Amino acid sequence: MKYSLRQLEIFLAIARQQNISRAAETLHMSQSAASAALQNLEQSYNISLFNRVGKKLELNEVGKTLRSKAELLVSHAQEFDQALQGHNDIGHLTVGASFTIGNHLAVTHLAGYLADHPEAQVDINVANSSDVVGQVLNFEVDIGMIEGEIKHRELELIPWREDSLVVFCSPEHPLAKKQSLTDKDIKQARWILREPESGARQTFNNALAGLMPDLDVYLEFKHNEAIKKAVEAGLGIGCLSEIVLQNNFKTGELVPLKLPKRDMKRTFYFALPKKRHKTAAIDWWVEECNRGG
Amino acid sequence: MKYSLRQLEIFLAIARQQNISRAAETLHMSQSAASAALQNLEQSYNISLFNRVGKKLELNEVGKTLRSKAELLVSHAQEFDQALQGHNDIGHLTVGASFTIGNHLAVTHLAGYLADHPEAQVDINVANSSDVVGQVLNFEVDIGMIEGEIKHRELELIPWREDSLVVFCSPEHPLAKKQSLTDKDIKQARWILREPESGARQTFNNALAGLMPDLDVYLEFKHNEAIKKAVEAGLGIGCLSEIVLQNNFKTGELVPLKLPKRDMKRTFYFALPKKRHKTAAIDWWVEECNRGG
DNA sequence: TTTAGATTATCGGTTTTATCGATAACGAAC
DNA sequence: GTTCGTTATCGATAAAACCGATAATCTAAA
Repeated sequence: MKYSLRQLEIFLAIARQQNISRAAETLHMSQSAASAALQNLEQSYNISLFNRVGKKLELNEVGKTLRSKAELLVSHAQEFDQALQGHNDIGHLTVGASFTIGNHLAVTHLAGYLADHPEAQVDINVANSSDVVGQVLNFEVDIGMIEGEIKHRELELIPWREDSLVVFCSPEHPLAKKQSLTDKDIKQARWILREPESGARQTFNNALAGLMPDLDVYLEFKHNEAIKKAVEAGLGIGCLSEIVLQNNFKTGELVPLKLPKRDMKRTFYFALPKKRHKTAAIDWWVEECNRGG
Repeated sequence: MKYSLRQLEIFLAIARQQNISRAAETLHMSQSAASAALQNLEQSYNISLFNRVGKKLELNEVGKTLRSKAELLVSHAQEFDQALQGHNDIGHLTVGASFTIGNHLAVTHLAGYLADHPEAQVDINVANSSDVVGQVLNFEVDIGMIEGEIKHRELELIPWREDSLVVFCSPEHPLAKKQSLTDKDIKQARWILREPESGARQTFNNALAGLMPDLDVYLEFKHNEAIKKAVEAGLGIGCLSEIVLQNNFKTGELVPLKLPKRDMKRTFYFALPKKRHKTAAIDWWVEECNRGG
């Protein structure tokens, strides 16, 4: 065995950052040491892991293959470290979640999770769905929670729960009195929506596929709160997950609108790297999220 | 991560040998270094792995738990080492096999295995079934091939193939002319058998359960060949697996005897440590052995 | 009880390895 | 060409792994 776990950690950090200097920072070591460690690993086995194309460090084919194996091994090694430390598994976890899920669902489940594993340290990293997938594939988070169905060779999607988008407006809005919206209403309304990359917007686009070209998309925001505020101010009508709207409907600040025959259902997924080692913590998290709540 | 793979290797060697000095030998290092490494590991995590009862080093409860995890981890690490070396898996393997299986079946399968994996280095370690189980549980062999059904909490048995024991004598023996043996014949005969610990003998005992007290067990040997020679010389009649006798029946040196209503069937098993990491090599071996042959 | 044999722990010293800071080399962008 | 950001290299230092010798400890036989 001509390598050390330390070398693998360094290799993986470099693979993640695609940059030796920054990798060294995350490991709290000097750049020269990181560089030397990587060279050492490569020389011991007479292989090269990266394409040094000028500035950029990119994993080559060999590197890609070895990286996922190394990630697996280091993950095992860390689990063993925990076993050595007595606590069989404390439950440390890093979750990547899309905006909607992260801010509304993940936080409530976090409470339940921490109740079961008081020692655990959980990071919830909120970003849009496609960034979350990136983090998952780059091993920056242990598990992702996303909205869209994103296909990727290295990604495993586990269906979690159903969700529905709801169209809504302020109580003062002219449409607020209507039982349900006609296609004409839809075309005439001013829409305030999430950005096109978001999961919610993609579901919206699919549901209104035929009408899309005629829609008046008045404003686009990256955050649900901004959309709610804008709609509340009467700037237009919005469409968001029922999850983020429930409270506002209850208090009457906002009112739901019905769109007959438009299916706005979608599925939330867990996203894991294929053949990732499943930590106990990961299992616990999935279990917690599947608990009625 | 306050441990190194090297420390784990040393820990595992010591666990296997129950003796630091001998463990150091197998690792080609000094006794003092091995001792220091173990102490280091224990001190870094403030745990003790062994009961130092005078001379004997015995794994304590913590040690036992950690050992199997460490064995798993090191096994992974070695696989990764192979991946680094380019050959995704050469197929190195250490097989523990009982006498009968090892000398007759394993060697023929070895040929097939090596044909598929020319780079592989395979050790076949022949011992009696219970010793093989010990080796498996002690991680001294990657996979065991045994005859008896041995139960153990940490052992996984995978049925492999059926086998039958056959009673036989020399062509000159008085019984050679009989179509089949009566209970009287069985009691009057001089038996030449394997030792009581052997798988063959245990099957024999079971089959003749009622008659055992009345049997005349004239000679016991640990090796099939010795029994065949003795029977050939007319010293008595024997009972061995059909596998080791086929050739002798063909040439007429020995002749089979029929025992009506006595079931001498048994099953051969693969034996693995439960939750052992299944190397590609292990899978290949099992596959090879299941091939028609 | 003493003693011989075997085993483990400890000590000082040597070699190897990891890491650092400084600096050189390199490529990209202006 | 100059500058900026990045990686490789160099000499030096601190940490560690390891060795041989020796002391301490235990077992079992005399």
